[in-house]
Amino acid sequence: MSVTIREIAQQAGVSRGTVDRVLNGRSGVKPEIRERILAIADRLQYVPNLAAKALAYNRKPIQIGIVMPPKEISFFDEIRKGIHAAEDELKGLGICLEYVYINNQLADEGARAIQTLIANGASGILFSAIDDEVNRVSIDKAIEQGIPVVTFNSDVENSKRSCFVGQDLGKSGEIAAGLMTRMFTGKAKVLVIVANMKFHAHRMRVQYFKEKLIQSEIEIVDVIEGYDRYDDTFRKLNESLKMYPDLDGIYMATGHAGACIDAVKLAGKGGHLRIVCNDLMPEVEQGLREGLIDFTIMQNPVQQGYRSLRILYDLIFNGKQPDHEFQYTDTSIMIAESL
Amino acid sequence: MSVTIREIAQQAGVSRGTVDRVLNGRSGVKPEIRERILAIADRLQYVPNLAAKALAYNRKPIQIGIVMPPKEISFFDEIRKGIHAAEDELKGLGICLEYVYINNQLADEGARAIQTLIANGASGILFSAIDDEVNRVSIDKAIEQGIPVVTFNSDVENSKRSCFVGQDLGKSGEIAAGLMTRMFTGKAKVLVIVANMKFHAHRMRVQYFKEKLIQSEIEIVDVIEGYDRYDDTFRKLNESLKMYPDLDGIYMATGHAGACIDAVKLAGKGGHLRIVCNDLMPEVEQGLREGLIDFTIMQNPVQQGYRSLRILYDLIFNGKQPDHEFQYTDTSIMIAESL
DNA sequence: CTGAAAGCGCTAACAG
DNA sequence: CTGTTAGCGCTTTCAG
Repeated sequence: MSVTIREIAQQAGVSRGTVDRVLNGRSGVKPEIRERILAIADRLQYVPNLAAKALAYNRKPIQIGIVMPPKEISFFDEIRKGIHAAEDELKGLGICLEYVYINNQLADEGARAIQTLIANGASGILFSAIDDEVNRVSIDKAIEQGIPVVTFNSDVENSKRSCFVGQDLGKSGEIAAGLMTRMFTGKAKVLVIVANMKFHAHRMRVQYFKEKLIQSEIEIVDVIEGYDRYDDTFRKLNESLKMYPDLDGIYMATGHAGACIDAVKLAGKGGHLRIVCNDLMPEVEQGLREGLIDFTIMQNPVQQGYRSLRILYDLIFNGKQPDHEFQYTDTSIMIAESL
Repeated sequence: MSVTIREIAQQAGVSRGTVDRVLNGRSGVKPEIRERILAIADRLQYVPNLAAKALAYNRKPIQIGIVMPPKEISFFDEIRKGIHAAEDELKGLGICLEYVYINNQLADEGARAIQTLIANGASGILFSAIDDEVNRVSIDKAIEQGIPVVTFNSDVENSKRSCFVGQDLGKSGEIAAGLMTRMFTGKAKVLVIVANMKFHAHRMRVQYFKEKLIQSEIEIVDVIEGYDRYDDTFRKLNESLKMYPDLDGIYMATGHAGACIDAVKLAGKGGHLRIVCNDLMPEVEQGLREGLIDFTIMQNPVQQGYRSLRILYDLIFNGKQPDHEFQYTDTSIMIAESL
């Protein structure tokens, strides 16, 4: 049987209430007694009992706020799946979730959501929105009030959030490069497509992709921006395909592949060009099935959702700090046969 | 606030004890009352409170037995890591684990372990040992006594285990084939190495590998068995490399790659031959780093450990049957850049 | 500043 | 066959 609060109380010659106060950092205990209790807890290697704690919290469940893009953004469905999985495991363990859907491109919506959640009594927040000064300030304010924030999928850098759960963008770019080198034995020309080089994620991927290819015989002929708009992407890629008729491969640093696929098909290059992609949106899945896309690099969104909620729970409930500021989810590779 | 056992008792006009009996399938309740309670619970959508249940079980924690190969088999370290991760989350939730290490090639050790565990009062068992009649019988006997068994990593087929958690072997073979087709544009000759075609796992991988390559221009020149012994593998592969000087690639359906790597190096083929491998034993990691191995196909052992314990817990504690008899872990692909 | 006691929802042992 | 009751370990009033 493991050690309880009651044993500590006995050994310290105080009541359980006092021990509770000390162990949970509540004020109002004579420093001398506090020290004594801490020492005993330490010596006995006290570990609070999760079930008991959760049960007691059932009177006033801990509220966790979740700020993320609306349901229409299908990419987040997977993340939500992961959150639900964690929620399922934590059901009846003294928490309740409150979702706030925001337009994650509008900075102040995120900031406002945080404030609302705090006003509603949230004890912790999961946050995914644009990396903007307004959000940074809002997060830091939450932290100062003792409300931990975990960012997921897209980070708000240099904010005081407990940690970020998401993809290792550098690795993602390097893997793309690695895949290219496996497909081409000698010289080759590849094109890179991003949504916008202003996006931190895409910039990072491209940067590491390039760096990794310096020592190789693979030449990057161009980096084009499609702004994740079908028309722009289609038109620009068409031009590029004409401009570089001897192109060997394409790296799509963005997950939106619909227009690319169509352009490649139109040019009659389907199956000839080697294509590496990101994520698993429906178009990408289709592209893999048709043999148009060779590889896609995953950021494991389900894991992102699951881990972020678990981490926040452990933090609030067990006071367990995440072991690293950056919690990277697996960067795995898929091919058609993986589907 | 969610519905409790007490409300059900009130509505049914009985005591909480009776409700508990019914809800937990214990005998000794008049059928008529049982029906009534069940109906009410159903109507109210009763969900038992995990924390309360776990806390009550703290008096007499539920014992879960774990039968697996000894610590010397390093492959299982990863699986154990996953089990520990799950254990960590379930700490204080009313369970205690008991490990039994066995030689998983000796059938009766597994069977005996099951019996010992049951005698010691285990309420559920995680099992990983050779697929043998003795084990099948022993598992089925446990099930008949109401003690659920979950097999992991290597299945005992057609036993009454609740489910198997491990790799989708067919997919693993198909992915290997898919990778080959991505590396070779035209005709190519590849060699397959297994430990033993008597191993179900290796037979399956090879079978699906072959089937997937039928429509391709890739020819499988031979399948050699190395029995996971360094000497045998090294010698046989040496011969093959001489016999097929124009070989293009190798598929190692086994995870033991040390001898293969050495033979390839000796033949001066390092970097020329395209190699696809399984798992991430130290030799494989080294091979990837040196650029000798192109791809390795993972079965996510950590996930295997984690999921099997979680599933068993949910089964025992929440009565939640696994949604499928085969719980496949991700079959992901790694390259050097993934490390 | 500290102690006492009630209660979170469920289980199990003991009466009846 | 069914009701009663004493916990499981922790939090949180309410007194003092």
